[in-house]
Amino acid sequence: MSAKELKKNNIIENALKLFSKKGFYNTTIPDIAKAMKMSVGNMYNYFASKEELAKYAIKYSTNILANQLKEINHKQISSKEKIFLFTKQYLENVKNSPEVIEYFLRVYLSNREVFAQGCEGFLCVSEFVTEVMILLDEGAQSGEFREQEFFTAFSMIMGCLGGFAFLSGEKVLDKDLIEYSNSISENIYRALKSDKA
Amino acid sequence: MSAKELKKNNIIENALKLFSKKGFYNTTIPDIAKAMKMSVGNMYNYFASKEELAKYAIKYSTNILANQLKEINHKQISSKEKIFLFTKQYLENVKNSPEVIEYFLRVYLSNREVFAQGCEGFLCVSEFVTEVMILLDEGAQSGEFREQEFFTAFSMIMGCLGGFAFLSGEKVLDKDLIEYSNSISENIYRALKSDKA
Amino acid sequence: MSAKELKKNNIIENALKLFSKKGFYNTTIPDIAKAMKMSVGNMYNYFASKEELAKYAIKYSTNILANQLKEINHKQISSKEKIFLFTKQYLENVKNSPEVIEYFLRVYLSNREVFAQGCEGFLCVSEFVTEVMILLDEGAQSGEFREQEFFTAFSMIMGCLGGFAFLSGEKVLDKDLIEYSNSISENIYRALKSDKA
Amino acid sequence: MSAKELKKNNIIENALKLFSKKGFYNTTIPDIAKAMKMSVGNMYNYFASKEELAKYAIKYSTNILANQLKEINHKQISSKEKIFLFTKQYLENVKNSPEVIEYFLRVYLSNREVFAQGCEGFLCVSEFVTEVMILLDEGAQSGEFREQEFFTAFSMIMGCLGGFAFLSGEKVLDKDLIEYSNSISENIYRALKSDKA
DNA sequence: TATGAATGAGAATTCATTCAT
DNA sequence: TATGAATGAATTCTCATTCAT
Repeated sequence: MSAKELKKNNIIENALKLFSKKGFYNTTIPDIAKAMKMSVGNMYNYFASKEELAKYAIKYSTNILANQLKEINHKQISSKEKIFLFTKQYLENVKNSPEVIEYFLRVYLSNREVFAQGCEGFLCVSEFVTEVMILLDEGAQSGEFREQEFFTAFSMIMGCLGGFAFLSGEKVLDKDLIEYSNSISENIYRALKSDKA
Repeated sequence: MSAKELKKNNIIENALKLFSKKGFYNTTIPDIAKAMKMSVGNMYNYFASKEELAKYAIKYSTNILANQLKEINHKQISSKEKIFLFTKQYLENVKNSPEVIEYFLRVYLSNREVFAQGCEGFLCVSEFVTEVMILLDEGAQSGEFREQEFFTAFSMIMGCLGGFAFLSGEKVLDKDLIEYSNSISENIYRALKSDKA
Repeated sequence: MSAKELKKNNIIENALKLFSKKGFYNTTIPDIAKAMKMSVGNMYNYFASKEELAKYAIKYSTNILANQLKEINHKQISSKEKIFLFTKQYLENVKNSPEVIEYFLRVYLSNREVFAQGCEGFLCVSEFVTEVMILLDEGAQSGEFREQEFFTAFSMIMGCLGGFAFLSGEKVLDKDLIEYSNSISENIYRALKSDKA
Repeated sequence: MSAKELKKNNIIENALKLFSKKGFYNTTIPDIAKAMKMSVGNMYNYFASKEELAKYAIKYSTNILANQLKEINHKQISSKEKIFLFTKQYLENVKNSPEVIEYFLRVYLSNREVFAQGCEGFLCVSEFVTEVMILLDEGAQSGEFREQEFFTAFSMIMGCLGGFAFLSGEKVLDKDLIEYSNSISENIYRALKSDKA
């Protein structure tokens, strides 16, 4: 990876943190530049606009999630175990790299106008969506999961996890995040599993 | 209700629509004034600031949801039926009054800074949260639902519904929203129900 | 004329002076606001953009020239006298209201990109062009002027006058502008007149 | 000519094209560097500033015109024929090397501030002005032209030609440029010629 | 109550120029 | 000579809020 590529990634990481903490519109380019100890003008040598940076950031953060899930999908374990593993992983992200999850929830989902051009459909998050699809398809094929439409299952899994991430951000939970892992997995698994499983 | 109160409500409804469609930061006071056919200055006779208006709007829209759920909670039906009814109702909202749901998802959840002072905890949405609590408590007491912590159940229900509302907004669903009602209810119910139920 | 209209005109006049003196790109909105003793933001309550202001300015200044020439055209005098009168008038403008002429020469003619949308063809200067056309047509019909294509005659008249206005701006002339009036008129008239005249 | 001199000329030619097409302020040093397939920094090894480059460009383009006119002046033909020849030559330039003419009209004449220091008076275009002077003086001495002040005659010739070049740039002419050559020459010649001629 | 002109701080973005390599 | 990352001041435009009427 070239020095320029490395710096681009570095900017993305800083932007990710700031965007997720303060929101897209409350994060200014000078904010990001300051975090980078870089001049404002130089930022534009790396990204043509704040929007472009936001689009790179969603791809970057989604890739992290996609890779984690892909690794889980590759394991020789039951779909139930995959659900439990992914849930745990997700909550650990919320705990340790909250910006990755929060960016998705608070920036990507809420600022459609920013991602309208260039991220149509699921274009910028497709790698992750694909892995969820694989998880669900394999579960259904093995008979572990009920047959159901993708979107209802998808919104169950991600809504459940995303909703909990929000609660965590609201600081209303009294226990450590990870302790909720089994309960949440259980909810998701029960919703998905076939009656014979 | 006084004439002033009526006008306030009218402003809130217009603001709700604009905020949910364009986001908090892309909706200007002149935008809202224009929708109201009212002068900018006069707006400030009703609300002290844009933020205050946003806070009134979250209370207003949450009340609609709370009242709907309260009515369902009062019915003499099983908890399962309540889940199915609420889900249907929610999806009908998404279809017919999208601003109520979208405001919650795209403005309230994503712009923490706006609601930081005055809506701490669940202050501005407490009526609705309370009704969900009642739904869950009664289900647990009757033995229909498993015992589980409130927050895991809450985030499952609302995440599931909210997630689907997002998908609907993304225009990726090919069927009419209402047709998904049973599948979604089924997922939620299965996640909640006790093994004996 | 409403107070707002009056103020708009006042802004146009100030902009005209600044644009013509310093050029379009070296005149900033704060410059114009300062000349108006008005805040920058308020400027935008009158004109949506710097470009829009520049377009209003060309119409405003062209109208002045058009009205002067129209008055001359209405007189019951020979075409030769009209040429002499118009030339004198034009040079008096250069001397007393240089911004009107300079704006045309230094802003309108040179910054095509600014006037590209909205002033296509001669849209923003058509009233003046029309009067020149009338002057030439009537001279040709009365037999005073040779028959010739409009554009060759037009560019001769306006090039001759505009060129001299430039020289005046360059401060290379040693006599008072008005003293050149007859020589210039003579040149223009000789170029136009028919051999029998 | 040294390799460095050659490259300088090459830069000037590219700058001439870009400046005349997009204007001085809309042409950036990176634009010119890109056209040269050269780095931005290296540009500054050849020209100390954008303004200096613009000054070299006016000298370069004026020299082209000056040399053309000088050659015509050296011919053993009547002044009338010289006028006709120069006009034709000028229009051919407009057609085939528009940048040379447009640079003069759209950059040099309109951005006084750029050429203020270093091109005072006619310093940067003096070679060309001198040749026009020679053309006029010889015509007057031979009795072909009327006696008249240099500046009135100069603005007639160059205004007439420049004005037509502008019209050509505006794309309002329906015939090929060269076809207007005789009419324009005729206008200029009639304006200048003595009554006995 | 109602109007809308006025304010001014702050946003994103641009670009001539420099300089370490 | 050549590169292109880095600087930072400057520019246009926006908008919540105020206030005289």
